[in-house]
Amino acid sequence: MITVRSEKIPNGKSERTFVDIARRAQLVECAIDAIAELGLPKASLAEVAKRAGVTKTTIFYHFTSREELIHEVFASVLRQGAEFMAERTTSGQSAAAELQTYIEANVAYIDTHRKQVRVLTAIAMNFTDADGRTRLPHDASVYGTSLAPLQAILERGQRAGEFRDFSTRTMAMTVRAAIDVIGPQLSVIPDLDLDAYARDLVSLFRHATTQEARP
Amino acid sequence: MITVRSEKIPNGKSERTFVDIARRAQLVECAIDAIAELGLPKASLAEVAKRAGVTKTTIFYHFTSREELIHEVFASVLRQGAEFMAERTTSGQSAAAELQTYIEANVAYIDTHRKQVRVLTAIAMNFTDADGRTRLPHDASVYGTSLAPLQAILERGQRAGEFRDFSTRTMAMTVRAAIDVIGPQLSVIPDLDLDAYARDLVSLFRHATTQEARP
Amino acid sequence: MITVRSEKIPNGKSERTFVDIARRAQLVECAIDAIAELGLPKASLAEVAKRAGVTKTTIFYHFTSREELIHEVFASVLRQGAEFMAERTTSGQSAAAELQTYIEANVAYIDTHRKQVRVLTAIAMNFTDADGRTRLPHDASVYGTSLAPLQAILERGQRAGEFRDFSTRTMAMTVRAAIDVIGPQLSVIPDLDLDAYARDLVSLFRHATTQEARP
Amino acid sequence: MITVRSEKIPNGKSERTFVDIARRAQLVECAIDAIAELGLPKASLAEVAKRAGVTKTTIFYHFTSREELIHEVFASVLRQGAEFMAERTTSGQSAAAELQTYIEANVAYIDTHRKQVRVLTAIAMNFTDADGRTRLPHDASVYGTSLAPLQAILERGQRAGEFRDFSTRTMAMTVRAAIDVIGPQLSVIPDLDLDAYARDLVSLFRHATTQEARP
DNA sequence: GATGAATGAGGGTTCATTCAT
DNA sequence: AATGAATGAACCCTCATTCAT
Repeated sequence: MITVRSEKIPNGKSERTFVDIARRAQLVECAIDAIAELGLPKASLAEVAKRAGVTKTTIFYHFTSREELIHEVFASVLRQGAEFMAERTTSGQSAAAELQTYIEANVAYIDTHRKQVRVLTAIAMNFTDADGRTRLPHDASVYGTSLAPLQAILERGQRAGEFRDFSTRTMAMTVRAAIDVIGPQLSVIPDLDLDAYARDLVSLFRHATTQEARP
Repeated sequence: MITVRSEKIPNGKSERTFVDIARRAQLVECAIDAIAELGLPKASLAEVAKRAGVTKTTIFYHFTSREELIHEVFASVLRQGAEFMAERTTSGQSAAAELQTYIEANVAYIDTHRKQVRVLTAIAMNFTDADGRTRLPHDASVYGTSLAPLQAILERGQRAGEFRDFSTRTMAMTVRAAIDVIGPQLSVIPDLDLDAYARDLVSLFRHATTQEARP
Repeated sequence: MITVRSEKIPNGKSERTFVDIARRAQLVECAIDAIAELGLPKASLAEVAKRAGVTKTTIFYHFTSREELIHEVFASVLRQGAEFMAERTTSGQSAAAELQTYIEANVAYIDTHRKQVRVLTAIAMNFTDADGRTRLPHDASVYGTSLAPLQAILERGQRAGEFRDFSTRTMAMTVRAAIDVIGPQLSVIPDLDLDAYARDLVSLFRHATTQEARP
Repeated sequence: MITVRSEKIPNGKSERTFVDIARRAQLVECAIDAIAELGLPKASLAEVAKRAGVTKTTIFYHFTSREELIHEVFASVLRQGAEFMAERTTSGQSAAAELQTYIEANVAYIDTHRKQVRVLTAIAMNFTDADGRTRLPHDASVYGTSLAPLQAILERGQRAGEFRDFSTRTMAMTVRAAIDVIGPQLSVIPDLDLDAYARDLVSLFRHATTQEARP
């Protein structure tokens, strides 16, 4: 639906130039700032252009439309997020340990990427139509991490006998919700201690997932 | 900043007439529909007016600005939500039972007031500025029920020895998050069984709050 | 396809006001001037608005889009043209006399309505797509007078024995072409004597239509 | 006003290279297609460039402006048209025969060069200003054949006694008009039989030009 | 109590054009 | 001989808002 570039490409090799790539990146970065600060609707092309020290038209040289720019913003943030996560995801642990890692890594991400989180939710919200269906090409679940990997951890824990019996979907949703709520809550409680919060969550979900009766 | 227009009420009478009140209510209702269906940014005054079968200017007779209308929408939905909650909140129970009631009532509200939930989040999102601080007069926490009452339940449970030791704030945030996430998740999983979800949550938080070791 | 008015009309009676009608007429008139002078593509809304001493937005209050304005321009000119013709069309004459009247009336119209003729052709041209098919709601043939009435005259003349045998369609096309060519030719020959031209045409087509051999 | 860029030709050589000439021709050809399909206003440089598999800027290497390109398009089509005509113009005939040839050749041209005809009229229309005066360097009369040669035939016929007495200018205009109208009419009547039309015209103008009374 | 008419600011987008490479 | 990158002007159109009635 969104074709990447309508002009140029006279010869077959439509590789992007260094400068082009740099500009695109810069524009995406400025768009991220604008969206984070003003919200998606007020992040006009004029605003983005101003921040980039560039004319509105220049944006159209690098992106076919505002929508393409925003899609790129979304994809870009998602990409960065995935990298961040990949780095701190360890394997070969117990499910419980893995769940702990998951929670800690995610909270850490939010702590250090508040701008990105704002952007993600802003875009996800505004690209949803009447019946709630998303018009975004990517999984709208924040940080690109849908519930699937989390649910996988939980299921493995259940199979291994580490975890008690519960709905893995509900548990996964709750874990993610407890993480994602940080963004909005930071507005209300600016001095929220995220390290403590992470510790609390780990403990909370250890109790929630494990067998209660122990000899 | 937002004056509730006392000066504009005509011919000296300081009270609003019946018609006036009715029209305001109708306009608010139409605005709710528009926002729920189209999102806040696309819910223009033209759109609201059309739905109300009224001219754009008429809105300005009843509200001083678009912003006031939206504030009223927000307050109105909050008011309704509070009523709903008040009706199904019982007292004189154990903390555990009260927590269960809280969860069930809240999920039920979301289940039966999806439109309102959409409106609330839509407004909350778009009325947040750069540093996340809300520009809304009311507590943005959905349904007007901030964390306070929930936290009160949890503390009572701890004092009564029903609940184990944990951060009541973190627990309260997680409970609310697990509830509030339903709205967004309904977009992704439209056939989500909310009764089951409520049951799962009750169980989940019973495990999370109570002592694990039992004789 | 083009709905007339999207806003207002809260109550059923969507009658236009006096002022509204007047403004619409004025705007149409200014549009006619602009198109005649600058051609359709350069007759921007800004240009029309300037001529009307009004803001661009005002045009949108009276017309839903530029396209609607132009359609109205087209229709308006056509209407005026039809009136003009109706006034000088006599009946109960011989076919030959009627043909003469037709030619004279048409040439007179062009002579006195050069602006309108320019507008008509300008719009007709630019609202034609690749395969030549018109996207206009009305018959694009100038002055709304398609070939039909002309052809009717010619057929009557043939049936009455006044005219010789010929293709009425070709003859009709030629008559109209000889008339319509005046517009373009006026550019090349500004001092073209239209009275003389009309007389010449009448003579030309008398020879072309009537039997050549006479006793 | 429009200099044919002698100064911009690089490295001193005053002649255009082969490649240069070829590209110009190609660009003109693509412009012709674009104008024929989309009309002059929508035949943007971007569009032409795309069709030529070239960048917009390349066009500016070969032409100083869009206007120059279009002038060249116009001239080119005219040139081709003149060649076509030159080939089928015979001499040493009676004026009547020559008129017949003229009509037949012109109709044949239109029949086989509809694209070109579209382009010619499209350009002629849009390059005309307020008072109708053309801003084109060449005679706007289609196919470069102004009325002059046609009028010459008619005058010769009158001098030779073949033709009756009539205004040669009016007659010439009518002949051309009847020919030129084919283009527009083809839009309305796509299955117009041009051979028949040519035959009809020949007959029509034989009657119109010759003495009516014969022994 | 409500409307009709108008507006200024700003939205995204396309255009022909330029300049350095 | 051609392109990549950028631009200013203009495009149509929508917005919330005002003022007289």
